[in-house]
Amino acid sequence: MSTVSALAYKAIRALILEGRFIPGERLKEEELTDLCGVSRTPVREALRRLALEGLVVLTPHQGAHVAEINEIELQEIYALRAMVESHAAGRAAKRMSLSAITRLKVLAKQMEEAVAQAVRRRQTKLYDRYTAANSEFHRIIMDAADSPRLSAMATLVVEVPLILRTLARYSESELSRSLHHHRELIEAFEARDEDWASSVMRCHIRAAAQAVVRPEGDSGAAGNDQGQPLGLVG
Amino acid sequence: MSTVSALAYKAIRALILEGRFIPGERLKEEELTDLCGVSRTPVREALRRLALEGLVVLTPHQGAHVAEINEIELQEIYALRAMVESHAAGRAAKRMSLSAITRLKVLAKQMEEAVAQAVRRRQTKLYDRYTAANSEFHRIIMDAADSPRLSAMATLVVEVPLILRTLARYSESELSRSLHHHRELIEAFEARDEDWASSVMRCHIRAAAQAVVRPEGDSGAAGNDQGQPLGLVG
DNA sequence: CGTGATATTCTTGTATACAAATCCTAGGGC
DNA sequence: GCCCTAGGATTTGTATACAAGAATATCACG
Repeated sequence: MSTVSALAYKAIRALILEGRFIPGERLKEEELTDLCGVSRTPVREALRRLALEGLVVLTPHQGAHVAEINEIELQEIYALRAMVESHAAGRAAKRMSLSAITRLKVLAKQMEEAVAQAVRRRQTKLYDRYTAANSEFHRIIMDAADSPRLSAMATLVVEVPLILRTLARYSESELSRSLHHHRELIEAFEARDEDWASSVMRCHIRAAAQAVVRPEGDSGAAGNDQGQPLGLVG
Repeated sequence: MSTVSALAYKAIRALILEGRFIPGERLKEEELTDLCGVSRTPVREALRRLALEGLVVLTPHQGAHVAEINEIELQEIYALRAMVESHAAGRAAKRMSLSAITRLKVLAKQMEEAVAQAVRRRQTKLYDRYTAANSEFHRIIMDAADSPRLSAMATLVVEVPLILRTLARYSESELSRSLHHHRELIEAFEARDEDWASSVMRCHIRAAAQAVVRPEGDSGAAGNDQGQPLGLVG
């Protein structure tokens, strides 16, 4: 993609993921033209691409709308994500470089510290630091899988849930489990054990799905946590 | 997509799948403009879409080329296809309508007859009838899975192998097995057994992968077939 | 006052004109 | 004779103008 068109794509995508446009909202080309500072041509290209990635819905002669997803679709998306990412983890186990594994360890530690800090300060919301580290963690694994088509599949199911901007509510025990999953994944990679890595990733995603779909007030898990649940965007 | 743009998409896609453009070949926008009878704008939209679907490769300021895939990528694609289509079969088992199942039976019978006829006439090439029925068979299952995102994933891995126009060489025993898979799938659907349907589909795709990657002259399987291998496009 | 048809307006879809970048070729220098 | 540079030609990228379809508002009629 050329410069301006790619810029428009990133800009519009960011606007949607930041919540500047809510699900179902109409995206008028001229409006985006003003916001991005480019002409309609690259805006249209960007919208077409976002449509194929599932973030927006195009209706002929009726324009673009931010995709809407209900709870059922969200569950379906998480099932697909478990499928895709566990496959990726399996491939990654055989291919991941030692430096990538080292990076995963750094990120795992960062996430652990972010959680520890949040617990210590009795925060109800995790820092973006956690989210950023978590995103990079998953991206490194997908990159290590070294399959452009698998990556393409991943974008179909990784980004769409973000438009909901749901504050997934992890209980302390769930967060702890998630952190353990990260460590176990790294061990599986070091052991070059495809099946192990794949299985852990599947658990990891399925567990996340549980935290995401739970209604706002529910404190979750077995209910034997003593603290308030910690929020986590994504 | 609007009329003209969608037309251009279908036209270019058809040209690639029919082999009018070989893998690696440059696709000049103006040339496609002439072939499709539309202006550059819809041609460009079509190319962008085909790029996201994996049929063409876009390089900024250097235009579009028909995608090239090597044997390793082909194996990877079939692995992904097994993943996606087996998942679809599992979902379909719980959702497929009785009329869809009836249609599958008709198609299975058509394929059986096509093979029987080819064997009887000692043809080395199966009719398009088989290919058409097989495509519809798989499409019905994907539709029954009722997941737009899963369908999107499928297009990423179902169509790309077709650009190679490889004449997959099925031996008679392999064809027989394939036909049995179809029957077994239908039984699994009637039993509403997710896991069974999923497993059969995985076998079905993995077996197909073996037939596709085998070099031209090899007659394949255990070598205990008496006839010439039958060709099958796709 | 409500309903329906029609006209206007707005938005998207398509074509074309212009700008920028790449590729190819020709010419000169080493 | 070969390589490097510079210019032109070709092609892609972007902007804008025009066409067509959809939504809305207005007005007439029941």
